Amino acid sequence: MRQLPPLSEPSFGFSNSPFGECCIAFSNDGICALTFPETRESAMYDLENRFPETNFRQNDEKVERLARQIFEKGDRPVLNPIGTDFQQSIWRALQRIPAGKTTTYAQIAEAIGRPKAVRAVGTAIGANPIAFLIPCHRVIRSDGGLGGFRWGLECKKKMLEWEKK
DNA sequence: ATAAAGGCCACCC
DNA sequence: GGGTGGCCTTTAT
Repeated sequence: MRQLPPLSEPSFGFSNSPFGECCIAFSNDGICALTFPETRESAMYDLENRFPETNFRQNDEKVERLARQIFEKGDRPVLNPIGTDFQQSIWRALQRIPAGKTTTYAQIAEAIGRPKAVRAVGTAIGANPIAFLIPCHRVIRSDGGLGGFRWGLECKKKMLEWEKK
């Protein structure tokens, strides 16, 4: 994965959220990861994997503050998702889905002008580094099925329920 | 370079 | 309901 400019002042931490404990990683350039891992170890392994060379300092206090802004106040902090052009275009498209609505993998493929790339769209959505804020949970299958979710289908369901009001 | 693996879809049975 | 073939990107050989 591409990560040319090194992150400045990289930090990470944990906090509760309406969907279980979350891990947020950020730098002066914005949030680069938001996950809902099974365990803290797996979250840190993920970070290590996505950002080798990067030394995140733990700062739970700041992350808890961030989480309150995101999940209670509904703020939208600056995002810094790192990925290929294809992935970026998809992640941008995801951010145009209004809360409380859903769309399908096929419609996203259509929206970015690559109607045949549905399969690849699914994989790119699965690679979304910033769950919830880049609302990949709002994408379901054309046949009405829920589709997949990196952090567990229960979590996806909860998010959709939560946004329904 | 190439293979294998995906959060899919349309189409068949 | 379940299985198949096609489609396209990424990652790991």
